[in-house]
Amino acid sequence: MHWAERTAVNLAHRGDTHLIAAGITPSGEFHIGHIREILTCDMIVRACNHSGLNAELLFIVDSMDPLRKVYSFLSDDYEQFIGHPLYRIPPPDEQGKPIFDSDSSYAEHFLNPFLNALSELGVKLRISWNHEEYENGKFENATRLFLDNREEVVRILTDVSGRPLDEGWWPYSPIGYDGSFDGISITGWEDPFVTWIDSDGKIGKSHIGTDQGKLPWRLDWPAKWNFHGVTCEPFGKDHAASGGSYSTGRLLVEILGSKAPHPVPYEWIQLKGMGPMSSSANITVGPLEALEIVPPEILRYLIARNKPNRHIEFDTGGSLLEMADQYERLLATWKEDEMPDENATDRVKTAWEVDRAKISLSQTESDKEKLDPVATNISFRHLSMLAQIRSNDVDVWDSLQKSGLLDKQPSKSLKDRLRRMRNWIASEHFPEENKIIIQKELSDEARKSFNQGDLEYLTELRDAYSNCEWNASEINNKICNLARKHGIFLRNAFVILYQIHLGRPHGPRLAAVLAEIPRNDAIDALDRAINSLD
RNA sequence: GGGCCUGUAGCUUAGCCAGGUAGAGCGACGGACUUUUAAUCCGUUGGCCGGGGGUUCAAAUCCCCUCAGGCCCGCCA
Repeated sequence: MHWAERTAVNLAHRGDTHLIAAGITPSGEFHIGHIREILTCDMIVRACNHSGLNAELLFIVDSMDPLRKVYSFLSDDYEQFIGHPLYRIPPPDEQGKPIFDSDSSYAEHFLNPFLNALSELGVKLRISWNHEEYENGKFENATRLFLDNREEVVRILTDVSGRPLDEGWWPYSPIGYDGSFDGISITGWEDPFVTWIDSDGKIGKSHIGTDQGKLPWRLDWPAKWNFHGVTCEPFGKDHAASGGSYSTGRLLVEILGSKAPHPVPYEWIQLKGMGPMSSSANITVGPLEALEIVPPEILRYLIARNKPNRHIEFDTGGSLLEMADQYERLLATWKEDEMPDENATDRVKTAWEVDRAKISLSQTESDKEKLDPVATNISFRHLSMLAQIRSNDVDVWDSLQKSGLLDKQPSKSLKDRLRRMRNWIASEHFPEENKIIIQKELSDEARKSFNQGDLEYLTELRDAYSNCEWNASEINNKICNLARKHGIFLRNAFVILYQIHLGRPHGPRLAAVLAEIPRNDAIDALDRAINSLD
């Protein structure tokens, strides 16, 4: 059984209606790790609904959280906003300076591109802006209960996390006159107000049913579970450590009279060769960057094929091609109605079911019955070649039509694929070994690939290049016919020509590549080879 | 110190929470095709399931111990 289905089975024991929640603080650029959180939720939601449960994905934007520090991508101007809730801070411009007259907030600035990415990934969700829930008084009851049970809260936090709290600690963080959570000392609790004094000695009070303050993180989380009715929540392994926020949260939520959601701890995504993702450090591949390179269904496949508790090495280089190949092969060879026969072992049957789930969960449209043939006919690898040798999109479509892979106009998803492929090829991530480099000189390696005996062949081919129609099939005819005529194994002829033109012993269909470059460049390359024999 | 995860073929891994003959893909090797080129098709190879012990008629799977690797424990997914 697939991990998402397994989770759905576990949830079925709790009830028929489920709210799967994801909570993310929009403190900076969103990255591929956040994609994992949301897609993990999304796949559980789909598995639930598929098995007859009623599930929904709730994306909680922790917009009430304060800015912790001036991150590396922000200018020093943000010093003044440290400790302020993210929804009240202006967004940064390209230099990282605050745009004071902007219509949107810091939180929205980072969230919006992420939402677009999720939309492309086919994720359907409901958004809850946490600061609005504070404004609307959704936290009032929980806050009251925590304040009334202050000793119990303190006991749980210190016992479970093992960290002592300050003497003057209260389960509440008011916002001061300067708009910041920092530097405030609580002086009392007079329902519905928390009274406090700031560092200048000025006193104030916050109404707990408003956004005049918030619950500290470890209390904020169970409060959200409680009023939203969260039944399942995936979270990073940092929260899963014993003494972490889940282990305190599951006890604290009992004070509120509800039950902790079913936990789904997940491992982090690492960039190949680099450390883990982090919003504050510079080692992020944003979801935008990932989505500008990787087709959405491949990104979904990456998440679907890996159980949450396995860490993922995200590699935007050569293994991306391999993963795409694997996905496409799985799709291409998949026969929905060919279940393993009854005599098959359970393992074989299970493997079949897991594969089916992987394919289904990788689709951007959850209820699609038939898979998009585009995804199965035109391989990622093939497209990587075409995109390199055909600079115009129209020529790519033309080529696909000629080779019978495309019988009508390209679909939007195919156009998107090509766009992403071009981005990838142009990026630093595209693997060197898959680059097609037209040779401007004769390499030593190439020189060794042929000898005096090939002179006539090369010479005649050179003339053929000059005279034939400059298209792929004509060029291919000349290469093959002349090779036969001169008694050269076709295989060898191609090795020689690949060396001369591309500087390596093999590559994509040579004639197609040559047809894309100016005829004279091809002739020049042969001339260099011929001259080297004199 | 506390805790989590992982260890299955050369590589990536499925199967483990419901114990019942170890499944893939890639690679390698062999073959077919021979206007044929990071191609396609067919086949072969390859695993004391990290190690030890226990439970069981039966263990990759459950329990205990152990070794190795990765990670978390202010905030972070």
